[in-house]
Amino acid sequence: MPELPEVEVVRSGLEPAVAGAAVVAVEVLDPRALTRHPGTAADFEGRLAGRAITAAVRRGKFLWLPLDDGADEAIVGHLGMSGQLLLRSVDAPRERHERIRMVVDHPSHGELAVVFADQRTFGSLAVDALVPTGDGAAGGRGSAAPLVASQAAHIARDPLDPAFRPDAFVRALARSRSAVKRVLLDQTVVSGIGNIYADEALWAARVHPETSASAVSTRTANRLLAEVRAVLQKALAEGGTSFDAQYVNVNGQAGYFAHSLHAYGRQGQSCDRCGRPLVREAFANRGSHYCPRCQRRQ
DNA sequence: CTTCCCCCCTGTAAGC
DNA sequence: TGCTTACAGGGGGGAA
Repeated sequence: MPELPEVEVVRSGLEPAVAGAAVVAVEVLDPRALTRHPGTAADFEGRLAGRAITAAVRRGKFLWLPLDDGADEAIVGHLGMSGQLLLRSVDAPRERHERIRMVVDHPSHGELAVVFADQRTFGSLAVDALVPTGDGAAGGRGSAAPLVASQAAHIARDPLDPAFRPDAFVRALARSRSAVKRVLLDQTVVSGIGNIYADEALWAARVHPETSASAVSTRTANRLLAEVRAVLQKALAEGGTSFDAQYVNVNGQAGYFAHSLHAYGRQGQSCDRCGRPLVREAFANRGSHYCPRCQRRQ
């Protein structure tokens, strides 16, 4: 469920607490939270002890915390479906689905616990190498360094990244033989979009999710991209979308964007534009929510 | 190469 | 009432 706006809320909340802080203790409570870490839990703990964090960086739905000792390494994280990164006092009780706890010492804030909790365990943390970006631009939001966590290097930049290439997005649509919604969800074409914001952007742009990507005109593709940016920015300003207790910011608080949804989860309710009932259709092991009147299949 | 399906997992809710 | 089943979905691996 966390998509770009939710992960950015987490990144910006983490940044002031961890940038400049040193890792003083790491506790892995569930090794399933390290599925993307190449070593053991003990290896993860050992690699982090005593190291300083310099920033909190995000590209798409990936987050990483660069480590400051010239080794070009970072703690890389993905929240998956239900991952949370929470800031707690060091004596705070365990979270319900706590998987990893890192205690950091910040020069002005003192000691804080960074807790990774994850109900469905699709998320994970890892110690990862930082590699140069292909285009020389900053790796993501939160750092000017032209470095990206290797586990996030294969995904495209996200639509809020100043180095994002709209022309490449438009070309990828034209080349694809898939449905337009599939391309929106393809993180190697454009990152940060999940099922919620794909449906919202398609509704706003009046594009049917099953429209063949190659049938989308350049003009429509640019309108769709503009709607993607608009919905991501609005959701970010409202603190993200929360349907259940799974998405929260670093203080455990829910966002408000669920009140602003026009399509996602609104099957059976009337379209905010034309009044006709919205529908939900099976789509790639998920669901698509759209207005059959406003979003005609091309 | 591109595209597609299925699996990983847990809590909630619907169905019998 | 209580059990079983379906569903939600990000990403990756492997099959077609």
